[in-house]
Amino acid sequence: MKLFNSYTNKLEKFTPIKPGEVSIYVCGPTVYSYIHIGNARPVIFFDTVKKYFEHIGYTVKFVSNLTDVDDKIINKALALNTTEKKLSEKYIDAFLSDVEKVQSDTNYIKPKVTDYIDHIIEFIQTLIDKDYAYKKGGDVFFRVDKIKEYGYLSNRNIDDLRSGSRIEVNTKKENPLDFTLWKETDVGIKFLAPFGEGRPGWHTECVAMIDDVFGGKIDIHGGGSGLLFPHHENEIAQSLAVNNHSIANIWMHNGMLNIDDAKMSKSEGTTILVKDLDVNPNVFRLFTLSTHYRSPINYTDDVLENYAVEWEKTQQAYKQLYLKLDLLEKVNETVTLVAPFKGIYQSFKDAMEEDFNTPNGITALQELVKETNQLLRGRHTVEQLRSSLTVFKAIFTVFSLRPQITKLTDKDRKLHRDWQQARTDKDFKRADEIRDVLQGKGIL
RNA sequence: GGUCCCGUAGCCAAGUGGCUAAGGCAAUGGACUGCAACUCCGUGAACACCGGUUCGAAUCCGGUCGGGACCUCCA
Repeated sequence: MKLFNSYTNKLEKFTPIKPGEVSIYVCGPTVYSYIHIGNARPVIFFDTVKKYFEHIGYTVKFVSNLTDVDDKIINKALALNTTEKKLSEKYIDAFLSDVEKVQSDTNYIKPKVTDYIDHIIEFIQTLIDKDYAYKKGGDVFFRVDKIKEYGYLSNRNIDDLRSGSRIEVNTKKENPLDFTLWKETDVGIKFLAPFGEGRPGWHTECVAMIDDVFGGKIDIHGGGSGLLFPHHENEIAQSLAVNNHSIANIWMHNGMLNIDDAKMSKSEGTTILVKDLDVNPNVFRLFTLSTHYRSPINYTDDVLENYAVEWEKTQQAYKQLYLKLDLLEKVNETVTLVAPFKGIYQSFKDAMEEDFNTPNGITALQELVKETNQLLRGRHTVEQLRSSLTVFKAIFTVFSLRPQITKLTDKDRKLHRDWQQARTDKDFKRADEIRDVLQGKGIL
């Protein structure tokens, strides 16, 4: 398998640290509000990564954090006269229900900042002890100058950053690029640390969590390309300081999602929340996977309509295939894949192993639909039908697509025979009546 | 101002130096069909523009035009 590594900007052969296992960490949401469909892109993409690795036999340890301590949470809790805990719990529930809505797994490891305060404090203390961090009043900052590699991930040099910076100069900092590890505070939730009462900055949590949950360097660190700088750059700086490694062998970043060719904007009212999304989840997933994960993707009604048609067609073929086998009571037979389905399955895997080229994976699915329809129209063997079904199931599992099918009872099988008989007898009135029943049950 | 990305048919989208540039949707012409729905076969249509490197460029380099992102704790 080849993966594009954002750290080296190269396509690299993937070799897991432990054979047969993959460790993945993806930056999760700050739970102060509902997520929008742009946030859903990394959710769906990395869920697909996980499912593909599992499909080809790996054990995947998948971790994604929940940031439940943050200025936005504190400010909103104050404004609504509630507690940070209540607020974040509400949006954690909302987040997980949105993740489920887009048919992604929620059974992964979800560390929260509030459960990691001790680790974070310990981590910051180590940075101070090693002189990579310094105190100014009750605040603690990271000393960026000490890291020679700073800027390597995001391809920037420190001089450019400094001259082009629009950051308002924080006079407490030795260097404008230094970032906050701990912030002294007198409002909202706060914690007691040896260096003062306050709350942690955002950039330390992921490093501390990865350290604790995985206990060392991991295979893949993922997130949106918006996190490349400064968040991931800062994570690496801290990890180099404390652990002398850059956290992950492979860094993967997904591109942004636009709506009608423009970035989603709260002020323009163009944001679409996942909870408000009125699109079949299968269609939304197909859409999301229809563009390579590193490219930007554009959400428009026309494009979604396109994938709605695509999904209907796919589901239709699968349904016909399933029905045919179910009528023969051969749904559960296992079979060795025959042509052309063996080749289609191979194309699918080849696409996925080439830096998760899901658009080409979808092309394999389209080919499967076409071959299956041809098969159903003409002469075919159970072996061929079974092969098709097996490949369908594999692709559906990896892409997490869930077609609606109705499994037949013996009664249904009889009803279907009666329908065919009535048609043979040209008793169209009766045939149509039975057809209505079968359609009502979702069988046809 | 600094850094970077992108521009393939009406739409979506692969391909990143070498056969006649995948695939899908839409369009159009056939076929199948008791009626529906579904489906199958065929057809046309594309590398933003200009220059360069090369035996050979959608692919590499330079420029022009157009779109976008980051430099603000926005995936």
